[in-house]
Amino acid sequence: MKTAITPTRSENFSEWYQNLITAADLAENAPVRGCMTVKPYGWAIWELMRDALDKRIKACGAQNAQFPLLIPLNFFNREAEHVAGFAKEAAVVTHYRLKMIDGTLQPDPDSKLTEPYVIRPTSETIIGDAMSRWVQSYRDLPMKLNQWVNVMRWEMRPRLFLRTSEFYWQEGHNAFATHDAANADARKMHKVYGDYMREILAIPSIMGEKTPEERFAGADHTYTLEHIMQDGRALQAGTSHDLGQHFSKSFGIQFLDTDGVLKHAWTTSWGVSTRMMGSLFMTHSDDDGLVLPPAVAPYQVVIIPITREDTADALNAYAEKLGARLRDAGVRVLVDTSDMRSADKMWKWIKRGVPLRAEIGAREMDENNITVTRRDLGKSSKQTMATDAFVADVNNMLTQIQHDMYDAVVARNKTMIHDVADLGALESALDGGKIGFFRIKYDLTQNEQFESLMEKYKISRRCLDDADPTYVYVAKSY
RNA sequence: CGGGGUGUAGCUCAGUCUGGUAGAGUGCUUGCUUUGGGAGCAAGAUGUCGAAGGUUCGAAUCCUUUCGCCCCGACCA
Repeated sequence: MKTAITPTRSENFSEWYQNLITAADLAENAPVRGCMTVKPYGWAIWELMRDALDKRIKACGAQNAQFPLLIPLNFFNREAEHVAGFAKEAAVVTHYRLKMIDGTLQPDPDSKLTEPYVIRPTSETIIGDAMSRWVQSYRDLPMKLNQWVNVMRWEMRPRLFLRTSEFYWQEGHNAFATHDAANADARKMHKVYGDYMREILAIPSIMGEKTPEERFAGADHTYTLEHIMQDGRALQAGTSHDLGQHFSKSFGIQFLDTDGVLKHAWTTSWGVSTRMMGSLFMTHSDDDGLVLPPAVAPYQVVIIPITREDTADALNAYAEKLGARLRDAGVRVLVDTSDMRSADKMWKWIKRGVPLRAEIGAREMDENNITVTRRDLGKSSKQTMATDAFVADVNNMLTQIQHDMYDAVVARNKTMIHDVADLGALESALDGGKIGFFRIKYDLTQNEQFESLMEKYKISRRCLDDADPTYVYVAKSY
């Protein structure tokens, strides 16, 4: 059988992924090393993802704000673990002017900044600095801020959406009067992410706390959402941090409490990024291209008139009318009346993952029928139905697709999670080529034997099992 | 930053060893015939051969320098 994407997933998963991005017209490598240009179709998906999450974030009481792209270098120096975590991948701005010297345009030596700026890799520091001014009294707490911005980390090995030097995300930064309140907040946002990914992205998450070895630079607790890709590797899709008083002490976020005592606040930070798109694409797509859950599909239905020269005008007009009816039903619709061959249109929208494809030919127009195919199920789901019935049922069909896609991933993940009793069992599983997540007693991983297994099989601790934190999930990761 | 590979048409690549002035497939444009899971025929357009310097009557090809990209490792949203 011919597939739209070559190689297929089983032939070469990472090449398949790269070709998928190209075929679905999502993004391309930018002229800047490690950075991507997100193309309109890809960005439309991100906007839907972003808007759905933004609503949930606001429902948690956070307000959006905007902090600067550049952060004074010395801010990083104030939190020891934080600087250790990000120093190796910082992009630094050192000059503010260009000059033509010997025919070459270069930074003007006379414009050297006395203190360089760092392009934000994350904004705990500059938001901590702002909070130190904005938080004075217990009445100012909790303070909940969020921003949707781009950040930059000079990554060694970039991959489109999964790890790019510049990426887009939201970062929330909250401050509380007590450690309990802060920890509860970190856990709450963790759950918000989990619900969002399940309901909107149709992706189940392995949720749990990071082990101390894997924690965020400057956090007391890090809660993570790990996704299982089709090749069994793990993708860290989002994190939520209980930062304790690390940043409030470094930046002087203090408040006068009801008892008249000056205290340091307790802060959290939580973020998800365009990497979630990588997870979305890798989780649901197949050898014919992207498969999008209806909730984040820029077009939920594409209508393709199967035209011949003599029928084109009438069919296109009829299709537009049907498109308008579907839009009235609240569906995002594209009526593809472009001047392409019908077969090419079909493949185009198959590759772009549109959940429902509706084809209308001349005879169907006369009989008021339509042929509908579900992208997630493929050709076998093709059925001809009355147009009125389709309009009446389209929202149910989309809801059904959303649920079925989630269930399919849950079922697949079940085959990818393995319990192992000890390191011997882990090694023989890995040695036998078994892929996926391995669940093992955490204390069994506290030794050199496990360290050498990590090195040999390129695995790492992903997170503790929320249901029983004496267990840890181990997997190969992206 | 270490190991390996690679830069030639929009894309995928041949041509480089053995210097002789630019190729294929695909895509694109036009026309005719087709049209319900990737059509056929015909005509046409497209390149400072990654960059700089050198050798030569002559360089995509040989020499020197340099830059980018890809894959494998340390990293992570």
